[in-house]
Amino acid sequence: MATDTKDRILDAAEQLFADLGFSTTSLRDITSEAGVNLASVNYHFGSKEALLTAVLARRIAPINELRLQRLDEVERAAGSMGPAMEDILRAFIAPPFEMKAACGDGDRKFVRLLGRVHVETNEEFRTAFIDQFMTVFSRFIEASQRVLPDIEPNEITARFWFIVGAMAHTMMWAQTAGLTDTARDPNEAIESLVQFGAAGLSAPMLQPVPVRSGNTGTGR
Amino acid sequence: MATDTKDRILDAAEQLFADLGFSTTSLRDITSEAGVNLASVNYHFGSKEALLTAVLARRIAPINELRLQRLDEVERAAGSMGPAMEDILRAFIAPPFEMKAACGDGDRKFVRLLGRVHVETNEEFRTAFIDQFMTVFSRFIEASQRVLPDIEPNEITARFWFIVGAMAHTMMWAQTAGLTDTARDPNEAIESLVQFGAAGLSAPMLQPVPVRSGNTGTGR
DNA sequence: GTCTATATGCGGATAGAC
DNA sequence: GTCTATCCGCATATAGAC
Repeated sequence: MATDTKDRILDAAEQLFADLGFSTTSLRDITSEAGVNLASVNYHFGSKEALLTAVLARRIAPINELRLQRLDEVERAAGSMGPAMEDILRAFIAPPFEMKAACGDGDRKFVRLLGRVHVETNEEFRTAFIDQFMTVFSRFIEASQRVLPDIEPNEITARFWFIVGAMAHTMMWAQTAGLTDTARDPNEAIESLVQFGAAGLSAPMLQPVPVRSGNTGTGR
Repeated sequence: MATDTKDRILDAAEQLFADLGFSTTSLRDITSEAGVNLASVNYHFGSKEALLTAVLARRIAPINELRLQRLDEVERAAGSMGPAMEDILRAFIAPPFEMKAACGDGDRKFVRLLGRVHVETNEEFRTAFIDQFMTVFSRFIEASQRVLPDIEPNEITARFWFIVGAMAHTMMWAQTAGLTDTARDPNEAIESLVQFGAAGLSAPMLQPVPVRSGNTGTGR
C-alpha cells in the first residue's frame, strides 16, 4: 500500500473507478477508502476529472510504449519475410494483462478500469484517453495490412476493432464470478485471444450474402 | 414519435441512457427531452431504476426470442449433418442489429444502449439483464460445441465470450464519428462479425506457449 | 393523469484555521 | 499539507392542488 497521500488517492480511485465507474464513484468514496481527507483530492489534483486523468496517465503511457516496443521487436526479428499475425497481436494484447508484473505493485484492478475506459463514451474519458490509443491502433493496423495483403484495409480495421472489443470485454468481466473462469491464468487468456484474433483477422473475404433467417448461403 | 406520456418517456430514456449512460442521465434530462412533466416518471414507473428496467424489457425479450427462434430454424434446416458455424453465429448476432426493422419504429439508439448494457457492471443493470442473457448464451454454446467437437468446451465458451465483446463494442461505437465507418451498412457489420467470429471460433487448439516479447513460437 | 412546489440528501468544490 | 465547516447546485422523490 502506498504511503503518501497522493498515491493513496490514486490507488483508491483506480480501484473504485474500476469497480463502480467514474460518475458513480464519489470523492467521498475515494477519500474514505484511501483514509485521507476529502479536501486533499482537490488540493492535489484540482478536480475529480483531473484525478481520473491522473489515474489513467499513470498506467496507459507505459502500456502503449510497451506495445509499440514489442511490435518493433517482432517486426525486426521476423526480417524480410514478415512477422506472424499471432506475434503482432500478442504485442498488442499482452501488455495490459501484464500490468501487474510490469508495474511492480500495480493493482490488477486497473485492468478492469482499462476495459471500462475502452467502452465509456463520456467526454472526459475520451479526451484523456482515445487520442493516444488511436496512434497505437494505427500502427498495428499498418503492420497487419502488410501481413494480410488479401484482406481489404477497411475490413482489417473493422476486424481489429472486433479484437479490441473482445479484449476490453474480457478485461471487464475477468474478475466477475459466475460469468467466466475467474481462476484462469492470464497467460491462457492472452493466448486464447491471440489465436482467436489471428484466425478471425485472417478469415477469407466473401461476397456479400443477403441476411435473412435460415440463410445458409455462406456454405462451409 | 410516440404520442402518450408513457411511451414518450420510454423513447427519451432509451435515447439518453444510450448516449450518456444511466447514472449520468437525470430524470430532468429525460422529461424535458420527452416534453412531459418531471413528476410523471415517478407516477408511471415508480423510480429511475424501474424506468431503466422498463426500457430494457421492451426490447430485450423480443431480441432473445428471435435469437432462439433463428437458432432452431438453422438447426432444423441443417438436419443431421449439422449447421454451419456461420449460420449459428448469424442467428445470435443479427437480431439486435435488426431492431429497427423488427420493432417497427424502434429507435436504433437502443442498439447502443444494448452495447452499453453488455458492459455495465452496476447492480441495477445486472439483475435486469444478465440472467435472461445467460440462458440464451448457454443455448448457443451447446450448438457451437456440436459443430466444433475438436475444440475444448471451455475454449468455446471463452471464444464465444470474445464474440459477445466484439459485438457489444461494435454496437457501442457504431455511431461515433471518426472511429468507425459510420455510414456502414448494418448488414455488412453483421457479416463481418459473422465471418470473423466463425473463423476465430474454429481456430485449431495449440499447445500453450510461453508468453514473452519476441516470441515466435506460434509458427505459421 | 398532470401540474407546481418542495422535501431531503448527496454531489463537487472551497474558505480559512491550524 | 491537512483538517473542519460550509457553500451551492442538482439529484430523486413526493405532497397535494387541479
